[in-house]
Amino acid sequence: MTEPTRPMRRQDIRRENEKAILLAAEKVFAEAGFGGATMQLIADLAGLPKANLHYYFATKEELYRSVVQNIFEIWLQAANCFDAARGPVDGISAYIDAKMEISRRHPDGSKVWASEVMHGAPVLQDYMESTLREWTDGRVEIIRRWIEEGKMDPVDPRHLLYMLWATTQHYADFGHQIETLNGGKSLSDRQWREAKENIKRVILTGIGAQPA
Amino acid sequence: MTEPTRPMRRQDIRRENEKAILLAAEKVFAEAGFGGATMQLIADLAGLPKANLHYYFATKEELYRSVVQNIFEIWLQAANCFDAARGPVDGISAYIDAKMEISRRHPDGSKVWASEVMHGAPVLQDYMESTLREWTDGRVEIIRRWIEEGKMDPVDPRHLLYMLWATTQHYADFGHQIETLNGGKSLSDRQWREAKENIKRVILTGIGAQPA
DNA sequence: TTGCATCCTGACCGTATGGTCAGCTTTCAG
DNA sequence: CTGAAAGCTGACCATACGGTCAGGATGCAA
Repeated sequence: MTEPTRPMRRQDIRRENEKAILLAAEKVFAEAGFGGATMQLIADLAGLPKANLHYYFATKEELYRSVVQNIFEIWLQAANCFDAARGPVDGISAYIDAKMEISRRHPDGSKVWASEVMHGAPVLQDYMESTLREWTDGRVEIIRRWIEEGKMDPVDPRHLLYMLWATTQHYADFGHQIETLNGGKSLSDRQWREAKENIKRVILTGIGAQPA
Repeated sequence: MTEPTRPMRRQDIRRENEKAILLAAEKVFAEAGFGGATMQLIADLAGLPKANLHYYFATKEELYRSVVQNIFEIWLQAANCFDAARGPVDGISAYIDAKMEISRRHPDGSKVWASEVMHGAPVLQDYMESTLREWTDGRVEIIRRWIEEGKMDPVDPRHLLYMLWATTQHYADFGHQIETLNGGKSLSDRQWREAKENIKRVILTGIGAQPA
């Protein structure tokens, strides 16, 4: 019995319900897109009556915004790997690992994020123009320094970042395609490890940063 | 006056209207997703009354299916580059060029395709299990042969393909993000060329196929 | 225990959307 | 020239969806 007794404190109720709604919403938005998602479906998945959703989130847009913001946080968090590193091998390896872990553990989030961007970022445009831009500029600077210090070949930092994003997120966003091509089965632990290793090897070798 | 005289032949009318509808649909589906797209919007963009859409395409699903199939054709066509090539440098270079050209000229199509796959390929599942699988297996075999012949390092062919798809399609699917990070301007000719060169260089070097 | 704020929800509403259809116009084969 | 087939469309319909609300249930501070 993991189910605790009924009486919950107010705080807990709020927290748990919001969490359940956000989780359900993430999944439904990922599977159906914003337009295809319905509050009823999200409510059912969260195990709550629809009207209760509107108690916590006034509108569909507000709920969506919360979901997308959550994802953006996670996305940015993976960034820290970069800063701690002393060179491209450490930094990029760690970043690839982190992003692949997100693709594996948070595929729905990744899809919602992809969808949001594909549709022109109607909700997150301001974040992209501020936070994301700053983050990117910072990393570009780091990569530039690595190049100057001769730690890697002179590759355009921006295109390198795009490549890292694309390659890692692909395993979440196009997970269904990958599964289909994998005989309908999701990737095993081993296959995920191989994926990571392949990406790291090709990119690190490709930018001339591999020690060997 | 490029506008020809009114009287059109039946055949032309049909062809032109279908083309206009398909084009409008591709754009609207790309911008709003299947659920968010409305027949009215597509009709307006195509310059036709809504009822006329239903004359050519019975349902929204049927229209969507046509759009997605069109895209899939283009997607597969880029494949030919692979077969003609005698080695990874030629083959992969040409494939990257072709796919980048698609990303640039057909971003809406790419987005619809991405959306379709992200949502679990409800319409194209059968194609993925037949045509796409066969195509992929064929290319995997080619890459394997290149490896055996010592023309490139032993990289997992599947993960290499995913990397090619991801990297090239990213420029269409996440074009809005890239534009935003590019100061709100779309990439110039020069930037597209640099993108291609960067990708080719990193990947070809990464798999040990660069002549130099 | 009491009073109040928070939490919950079935029933309801207005609107937007996919789809239909009767009847019109236009093309064209014979 | 004529009739039938193809093309076209305004008006209409049923439904599904986002959102509202009145009023009941519940936790909790005092």
